[in-house]
Amino acid sequence: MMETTTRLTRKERIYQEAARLFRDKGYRATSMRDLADSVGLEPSSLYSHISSKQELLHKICFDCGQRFLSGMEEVLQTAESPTEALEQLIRLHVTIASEDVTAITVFNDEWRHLEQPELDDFLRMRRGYEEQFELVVTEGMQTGQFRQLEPKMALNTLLSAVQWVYRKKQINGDEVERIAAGIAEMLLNGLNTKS
Amino acid sequence: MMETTTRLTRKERIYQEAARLFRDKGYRATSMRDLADSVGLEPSSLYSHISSKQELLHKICFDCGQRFLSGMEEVLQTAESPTEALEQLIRLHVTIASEDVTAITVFNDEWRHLEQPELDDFLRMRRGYEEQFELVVTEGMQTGQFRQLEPKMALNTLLSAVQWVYRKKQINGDEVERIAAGIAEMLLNGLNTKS
DNA sequence: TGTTTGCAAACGAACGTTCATTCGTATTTT
DNA sequence: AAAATACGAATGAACGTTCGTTTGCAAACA
Repeated sequence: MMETTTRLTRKERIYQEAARLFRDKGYRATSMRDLADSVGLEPSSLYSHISSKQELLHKICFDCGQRFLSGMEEVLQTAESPTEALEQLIRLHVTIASEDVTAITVFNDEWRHLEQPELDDFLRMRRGYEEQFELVVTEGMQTGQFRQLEPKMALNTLLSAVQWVYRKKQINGDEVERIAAGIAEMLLNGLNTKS
Repeated sequence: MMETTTRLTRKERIYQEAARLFRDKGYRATSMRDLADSVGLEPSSLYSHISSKQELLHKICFDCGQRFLSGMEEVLQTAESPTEALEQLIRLHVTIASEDVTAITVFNDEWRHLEQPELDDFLRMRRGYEEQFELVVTEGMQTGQFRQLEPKMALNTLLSAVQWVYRKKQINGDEVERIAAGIAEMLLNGLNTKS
């Protein structure tokens, strides 16, 4: 009966609000007092549920990173060609964005405020993802499905091109396919009419 | 003879170091004490040259925005087709990045820490740029040079795709053409081999 | 009863900025 | 030429505020 709103533990509410604030104002510009206000608690009470501000950022970033990694794994197992893999990877990015724009934006923009040693863990995770992505690109070039451009340049352009979806306020489920297909069309076949 | 190093006024040094710090650590994470250390002054001494931390961010962001706007203007005057205009706009982004990676990164990532009313000025400036960019895209679609995709989607993908060059440490002048041409090739003709 | 949850109060540290003052060097006045 | 004036640059000390976090204790819940 109209139970649309969150049925979340307090702890989950805190993480959710933290992600929203980190996204909207940035990690450094978000104070624990801001967060307390957002969940309706006094600042000190937050520490009954969490251990530090840094922990909040850490969890948000690594949970999101894990989604990318396991999504990548699935794509590599199911895709039967580089073209197909690339389409699925683009769809993966859009899907994750549609499920949680907030977390993915924090993941993208605020990771640099992670402290050591977790920062190194994060960078290692990210590098791993990008290397797997690059393998898809280079394999496509070797098999002749992809034009032989500079792999690093192509990789960077691909990864970069997809990121605008994170800035959108919301993507509902129906839109995922349309947007993913549109981006894939542009990156695979280009803006030019066939020459 | 061998005068390669900076011949800058103190004020210019401050702006330069501020941009570097804002890029590396973020605006909020950069303290005036950090900045003072970087230029070899006491924190209070900074205020003999500048009026506030916010002013530093403001100048960096708006100077950079102005470069995009005047670059756009020149492109629109000289380009003779949407394809040519798009190629030149991509080259514009790479060129600006090659001239000052630091400022452009601050422009891209730190503008949201601008305070009102300058924040609104900034957003207006940005919207203006994007609208002109969109006109190039839609004109290309109307004249049949560009495939008829969703204009907003195409615009966002184009603007997004180009942004990875800002993350590069340095781009020297020779590379500009190669990188701009590579990105343009990918966005105009796609990754796929011709079908 | 014991454990979780919440709060008021307070902590030291860091923040951006202001202030009165000093130092060195030009410029002007004698 | 010497003395008086003006000024930009730099300083240390301190301002009030905000920061993330800790502590001790009460209330609620198991």
